[in-house]
Amino acid sequence: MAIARHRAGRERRPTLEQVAERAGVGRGTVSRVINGSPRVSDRTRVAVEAAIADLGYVPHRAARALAGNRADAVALVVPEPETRLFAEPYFAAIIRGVTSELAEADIQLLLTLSSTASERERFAQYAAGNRVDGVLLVSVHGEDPLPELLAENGIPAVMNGRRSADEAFPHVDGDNVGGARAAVRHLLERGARAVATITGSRDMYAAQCRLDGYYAELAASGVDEDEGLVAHGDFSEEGGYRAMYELLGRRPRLDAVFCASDLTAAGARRALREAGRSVPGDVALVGFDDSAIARHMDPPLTSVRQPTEEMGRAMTRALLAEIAGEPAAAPGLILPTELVRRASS
Amino acid sequence: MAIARHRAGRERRPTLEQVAERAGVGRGTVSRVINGSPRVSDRTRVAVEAAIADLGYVPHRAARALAGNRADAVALVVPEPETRLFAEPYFAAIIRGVTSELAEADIQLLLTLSSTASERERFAQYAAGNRVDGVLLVSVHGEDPLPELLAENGIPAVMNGRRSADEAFPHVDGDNVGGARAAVRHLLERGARAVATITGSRDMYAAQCRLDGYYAELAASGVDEDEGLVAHGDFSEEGGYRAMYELLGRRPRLDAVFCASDLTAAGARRALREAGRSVPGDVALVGFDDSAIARHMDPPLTSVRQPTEEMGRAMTRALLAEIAGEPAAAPGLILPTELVRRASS
DNA sequence: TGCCGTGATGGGAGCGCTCCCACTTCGGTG
DNA sequence: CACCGAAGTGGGAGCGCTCCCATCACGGCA
Repeated sequence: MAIARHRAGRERRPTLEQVAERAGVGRGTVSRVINGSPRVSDRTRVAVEAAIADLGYVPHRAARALAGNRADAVALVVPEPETRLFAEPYFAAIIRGVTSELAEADIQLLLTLSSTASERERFAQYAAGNRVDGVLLVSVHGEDPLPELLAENGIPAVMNGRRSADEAFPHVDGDNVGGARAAVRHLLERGARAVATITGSRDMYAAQCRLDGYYAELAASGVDEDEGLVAHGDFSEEGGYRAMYELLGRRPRLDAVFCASDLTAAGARRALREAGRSVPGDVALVGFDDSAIARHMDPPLTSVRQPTEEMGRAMTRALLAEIAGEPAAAPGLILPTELVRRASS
Repeated sequence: MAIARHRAGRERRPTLEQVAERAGVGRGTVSRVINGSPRVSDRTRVAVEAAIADLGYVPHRAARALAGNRADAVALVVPEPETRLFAEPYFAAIIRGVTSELAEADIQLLLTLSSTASERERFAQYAAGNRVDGVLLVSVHGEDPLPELLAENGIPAVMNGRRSADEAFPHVDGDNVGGARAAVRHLLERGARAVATITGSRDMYAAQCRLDGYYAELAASGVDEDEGLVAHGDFSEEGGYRAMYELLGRRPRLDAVFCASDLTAAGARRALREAGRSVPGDVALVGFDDSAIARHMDPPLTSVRQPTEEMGRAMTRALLAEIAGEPAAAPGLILPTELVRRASS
């Protein structure tokens, strides 16, 4: 199971017992000081803290975990096929939010990539084996059994995004509908007459929300729906490319496109260039996610940004609260999005 | 220090003792089976494995760590200012390599972002506190005290990249010189007469190597050096943009540019467009890193790719070997790079 | 003056594992 | 047929903490 290993000759760290001896107190008292118990006199506390500093004492995490029946660690689970996630500023920001919030609570972050369903099941086992106090899930797809597996095992967990409108699992999500509405409103305000959209994968709720937002804003602005202006993509560049041609064929006079992702927009942009349409002259383009691609497209792409770092923080706070046994106020939290205007629109 | 927490009413997992009882053997024997000791008879082994499966037993990590004086975990340290790293496929691939190699050894990966110097010092303390068996370092800058801090504390560590030609700290790096040479050779073979280069940050060894490779290939091809064809950037887009104008001013007739990073190339490309030079018609362009930007530039950028996933694996293997106390063969390992040809050259 | 509550403290009893020593078998040897 | 070593096994002794109960000192109160 584990590999055989010899210990490197690392010097032994001081133990709580040694701190106690040095401070002239008992083990219990030192433990109380370390854990911030109020049942310690100020004089004693000061003495103990001095001893800790003198010895350079650092609590032994494993011993703590074993005695306290906790792990002081949470896992971040990334579906393997989604390692492209790493290539997203979105994800980087989530991690930044998560780590900063965890650092305050002195809790470690475990990174886990799980590809197959069986691997995810194995992970649930792991999690149950007291290895982690809670789990953060990103990029969960509709059929993923992991959330329910974790719930069954009573393991606190929070996920990023939702699988449906009535997601019961604790989650933190960006306001996809609001972001899409802002994007479409922006295009209309710029004077667009025929705003098309290229959707994301239909089995993903975020894609549905972005499409809903598109329809909602058109309705609010009194623009008639035209199914010919809606083409289906899959969040990929290739999908965006194909969908753009489809749209161009059906509605040659379209003058704006709201894309469900930046990658989709990149594909659409390529198709537009091939078709001899300029951006934003002939067709205005807006993406979603505000990824690295958006800034480096030609012209730079207007895109919808989610408050990702804050989402990471919020997820973590929610998870820590759940771990602490605090009753969840609401199953989920939706944070507002922001339109980042660039030259493409 | 840590936050107060109440346990969620999670059911207790079976212990090694219970497995032993069920299999009708002693604790020691079960432990031997779990750890793959050869000193167990086949019959016993089978019985124990059956009991483990029946009970759904999973070893308790903290108990193991405490008793075995190890952590079964390694940390990946990312300098905070470098969270842009996450936005690189480079980094994603490193992580993939690291996790796959660690999974085999059943070792966990801790992700740590450390920004300030004091935080890094604190991390060294942490690491020393038996929290991790080893450390993986990415994106280490020249003045970073962490490697030496870890070495002093006897903590096994491996870093990605080098700080100088005679890096003594264990490391795994890509062949920057070779990659640069391949890029320049490619440009020359395409018929370029005046190959310019935009360098990376001068304080980074990788930038130096790429420049060295540029010179080396020119020399090998019998082309005279021309300092006017070398402009200094800093790996950023803005730097590439400025450097490109500088080059254009000095050597208007240049017909190819080797850029020290894709981002640099993106900046150069923007400058070229403004200056009315076509790519690759007037000027051929090559980048380095093969990041997402490269694929999405217009035209797509030829770039040098490093075997990043393999680098992650290699780092991990080296670290595990060091942890196991195996004497390191060489301080470092350099892996070959590959030129990915696209339309920009 | 005696009694009791309260705040502060010490330390025993584990947490679930690994390490290692002692013990039992058993087949081969002299 | 006694003897010996190797192979296989059981279980005691921790690892460094937390939890919690017992103890103690000290006032205030009757």
